[in-house]
Amino acid sequence: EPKWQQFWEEQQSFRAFNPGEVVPSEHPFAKRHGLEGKKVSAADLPPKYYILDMFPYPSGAGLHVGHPEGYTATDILARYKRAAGLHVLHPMGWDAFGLPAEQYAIKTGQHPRQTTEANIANFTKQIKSLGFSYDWSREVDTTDPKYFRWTQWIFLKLYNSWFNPETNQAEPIETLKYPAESAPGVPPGSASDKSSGAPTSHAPTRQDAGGTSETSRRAYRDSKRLAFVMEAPVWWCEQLGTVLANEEVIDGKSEVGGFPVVRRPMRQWMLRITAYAEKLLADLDTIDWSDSLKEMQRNWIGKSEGAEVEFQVDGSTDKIRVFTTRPDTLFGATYIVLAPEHKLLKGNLVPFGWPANTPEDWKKDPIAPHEIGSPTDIFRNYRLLAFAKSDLERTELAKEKTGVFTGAYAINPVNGEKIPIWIADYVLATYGTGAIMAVPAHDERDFEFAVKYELPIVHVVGPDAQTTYEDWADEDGVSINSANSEIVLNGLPTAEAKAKITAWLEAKGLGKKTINYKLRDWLFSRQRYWGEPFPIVWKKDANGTAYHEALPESALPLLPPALDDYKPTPDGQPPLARAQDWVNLPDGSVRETNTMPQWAGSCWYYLRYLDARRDESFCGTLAEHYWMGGPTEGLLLRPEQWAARLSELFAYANSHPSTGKQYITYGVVGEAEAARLQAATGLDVSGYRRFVDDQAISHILAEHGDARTEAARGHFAVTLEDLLLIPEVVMHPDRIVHDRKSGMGLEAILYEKRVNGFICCVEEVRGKNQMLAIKTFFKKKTTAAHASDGLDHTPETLRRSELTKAAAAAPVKVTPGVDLYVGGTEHAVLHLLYARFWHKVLFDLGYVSTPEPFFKLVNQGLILGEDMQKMSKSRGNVVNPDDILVEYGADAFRLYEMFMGPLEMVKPWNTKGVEGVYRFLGRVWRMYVDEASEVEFEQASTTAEPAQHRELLKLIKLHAGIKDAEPTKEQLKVLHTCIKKVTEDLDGLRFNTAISAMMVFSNEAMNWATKPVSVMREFLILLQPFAPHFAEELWEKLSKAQSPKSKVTDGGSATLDLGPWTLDLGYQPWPKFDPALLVEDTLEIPVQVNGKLRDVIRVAATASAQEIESLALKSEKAQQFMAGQTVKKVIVVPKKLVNIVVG
RNA sequence: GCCGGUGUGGCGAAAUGGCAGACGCACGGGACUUAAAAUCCCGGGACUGUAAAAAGUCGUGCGGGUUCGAGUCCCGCCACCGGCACCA
Repeated sequence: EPKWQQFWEEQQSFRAFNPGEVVPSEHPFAKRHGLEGKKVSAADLPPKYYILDMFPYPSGAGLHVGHPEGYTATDILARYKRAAGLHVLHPMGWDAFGLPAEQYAIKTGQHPRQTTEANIANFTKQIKSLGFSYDWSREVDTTDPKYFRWTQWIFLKLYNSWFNPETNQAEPIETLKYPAESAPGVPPGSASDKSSGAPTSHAPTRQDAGGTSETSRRAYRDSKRLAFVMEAPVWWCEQLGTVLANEEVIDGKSEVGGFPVVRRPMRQWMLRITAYAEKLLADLDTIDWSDSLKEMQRNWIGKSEGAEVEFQVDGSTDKIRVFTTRPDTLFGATYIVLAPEHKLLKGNLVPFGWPANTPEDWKKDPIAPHEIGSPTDIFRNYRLLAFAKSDLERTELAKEKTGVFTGAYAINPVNGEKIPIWIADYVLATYGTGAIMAVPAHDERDFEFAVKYELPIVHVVGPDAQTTYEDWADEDGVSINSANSEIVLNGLPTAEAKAKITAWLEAKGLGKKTINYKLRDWLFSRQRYWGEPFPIVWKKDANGTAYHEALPESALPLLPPALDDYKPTPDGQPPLARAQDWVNLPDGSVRETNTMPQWAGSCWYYLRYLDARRDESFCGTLAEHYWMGGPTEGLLLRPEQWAARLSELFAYANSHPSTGKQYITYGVVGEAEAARLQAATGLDVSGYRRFVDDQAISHILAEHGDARTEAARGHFAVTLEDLLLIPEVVMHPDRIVHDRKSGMGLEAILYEKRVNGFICCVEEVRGKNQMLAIKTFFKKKTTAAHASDGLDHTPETLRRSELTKAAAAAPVKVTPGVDLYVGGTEHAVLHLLYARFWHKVLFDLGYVSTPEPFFKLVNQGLILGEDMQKMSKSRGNVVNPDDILVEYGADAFRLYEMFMGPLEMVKPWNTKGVEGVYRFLGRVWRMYVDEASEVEFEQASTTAEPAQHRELLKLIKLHAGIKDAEPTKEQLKVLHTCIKKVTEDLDGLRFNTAISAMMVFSNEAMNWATKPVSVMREFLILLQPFAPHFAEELWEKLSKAQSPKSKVTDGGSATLDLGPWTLDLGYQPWPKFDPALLVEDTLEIPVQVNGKLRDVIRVAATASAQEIESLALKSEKAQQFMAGQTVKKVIVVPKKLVNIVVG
């Protein structure tokens, strides 16, 4: 194994090449694809295959058997795809920021970098000993300043962007429009703005109008950034000395270490992931992930649709807004519940006598926990107790709901009834509006509360209006008891009742349709040392108000300061605050001392791999387009060249042979929508033809297209001329959808530009490299996967048959994003959600060309201990990969990890099982090598130094049975059965059954007296992805012994092709199976009587159904069971089975 | 409680609606060996039956259903694993 590992490393066998690189002449990839010494463009390179492992945290404990499971799976596929002719990117790196190294530093004073480097060295050694075909030239380390420089750079992009709801995407902060009352001030980043960074020398006065304006503009701007500062209750972990994200808190304890956490208000950096909630949810439909994983993300995002309803507080001007998913039950709302933290409770809402009678100390009421005051004030005490509770106590442990009446009442807007306002800690301040309308008849929680406090329960939903409805939360019912003088819901099914009442509320100004998400903004700062420092400084304006400012990109990387002591400071400040020289800048500004969480580096590492050594940018555009599957010509479509592209498209359209008009359009739009379109875009649609549908509704009809199908898609017809009138169109598109098929399966590229809430689309339909059709239309929203129908709209000169031909010749479809990502399920909602979020921001800002990073994702199952328990030190059942390697070698280890069972399953480790695959390798070995020569080797190697073993391997000779002979039909059948099974199983990630197919082959081939070279050669190509060292060694022996130079072919029965032998095994073309070789002459056909197996007959493969039937009916065994009964029916399944039905 | 997944020999597991248990582990028997290890060959779902066979019956978590035929599809349950959990 070391021999081949060294060989691969020296040859750089598994290097992948970026567009623009020169492929060395001697490299096997160059030889395989004819690229010797060539400076390659993206078009020269074969299609890409990007296969990615979740990079590990290099812990001090070293590799465990779970790591190699995923790595082996990806490596097998990487080697398979390489052999299949794809250009494989298979990288590895280190997610090396993190708490353990820092904790160790606190204990010992050793710099975390030292610990990290030592651990990385150990991990590297371990991983390399497994023979994975990684391209190590692209190794990344998140703690390397050359890496985290770009992590900080991406943070600056987030900081300098806002989410524009109009365009539904992130945009540079410069496009932000300020509210009218904010007078135009000094633009940010201008010369005068910089001078404000030195307030001591040139302090503006309070009366300075520009300064005041800029202050408010800054406040507004800062409130819109994707990275922003918020003072909010956060999870504080005393033991870890840091705050934690929601995702890092499990059951009221820290995910790391299991320490208790408490809620505490602090000033923190947040990332506005909530702006992307809808996209993160909707785009799950465009990617190939397991249902369970998608479901976990959906649950985490937690979308729910409902309505906000406003309740007037009785005798007050205050209003309480509640969120409900069941507005149809509004007539059944009998009380209101506010969360203890609700903002109305901060001063003017007091029990027993609203709104007067406000105690002075209550006005100053802080949210923060403090000493519990006088026990006479039940209301106040309840709130204080709630604040003091951890969420664990407030949720899981609190089986029984508690609450107190405020003394105040609200008016139910549908029936004018006075309903009591309570506070209770079962209502969360952080969701919806922090207030609910309680409908105890139809909500289990409200019911429980109402029973306890004897609040009224009114039924408003039932199976029908007569039946008393006992079940609380059924949505299949119809409304009852729900009517006032203006609106009647009675008799309506829930869905209709919801729609009706919502419309009524909206019309009355009492409420509106609302969507809520459980997803919260991402708490992004940590009080740690071993993380990326924020490229942010704090300054003070003339009024002494602190504000933050980004460092320029040229200041990156911002390195953390050197420290002697890594503990947080005693006053709860991050450890960076100790470095006074670092923190305090000469101009009086102060550095941000928080660091980024570990997730930051892992949010984009898959992009850095694409161009890992680049210093000019986080990733080169060419590399990004090639490896992430953006359009090959995508570079042309960057802003400056989009206009040229458009004119090319228009020129094509202008020469349209059938219409002679300046457009090819299709689609239909209703009059109302047309008016909206016209208003939104300024298009004149009055000249469009009209179309009246069978419901007498008028539509505008374009030249082509089927009215119903286009309307269903929400397409709007528009001419190219019109398109040109819209200035945004001439700018570059903000979305290029490459992964599309036209109706004939042709490649289609869709350019989308969001314009005033509509999406303007230009679509090219391409066959091979030729444009076949161009379409333009508007859509209302981004539907990720809708089919385009090219046929009806293509020039008449292109006949269906030509399209079909072109489709067959169309280039291989390139997967958008990472082709396959394998890793543990523990990252289902953390890393995978964060990375998607960052990727989408980068996509919106034009830095990446796909909307999703990971196209296909597979979770490997956990490997349990032999005792079916999770492996842990305390159980003493941890299997150390190093031990297995010493005993059985990397190849057997790899094989066993894959042979255990399906990749995604949880499975127990069984060291005995390793022996099984080890024996399999032994049988294959003895199939290829001469036993006597191996004895010779063994004897020689017992006396030799281990370093000499490599040389001694040459003593081992090829097995005498391996001859350059013509394979028999039977041998070819065995081989091709194996090729078929292994190929299909690899495509389906069924590694276990692929291995069993190879075992079947070896069990057969072992007994062959003559083993034809051609057969044995192909088998090694199949084996190579699984057991690469072993296969290489045998391949070397086979090629040396059998190469034309050393071998005289006997009788010229088989000629060896010199070419393939000169290639490395890893680049040998993957064998293709020949179905003709698998055809049997005769078949065994089971004969069933009434579905039970009674006999097996042998028939010619060509036998007709009638022949098989008559043979089956003659079967003696079958006849025994048919005796005395009549044959009712005979079912003949060709080549499979006969079933005789009697009775 | 909600969502997702999984239930098949002693064990890990295979089976486009068509011979259930491929492949492997463990086990038993045999060959080779002075012996062991290694290797090679043979045998293993349960039950009834037989000297041994033959032969039969029952078998994919449980109960129904569809079908000529169900591990596979449908309905209703149960158990285990994972995730979420007072999200209105």
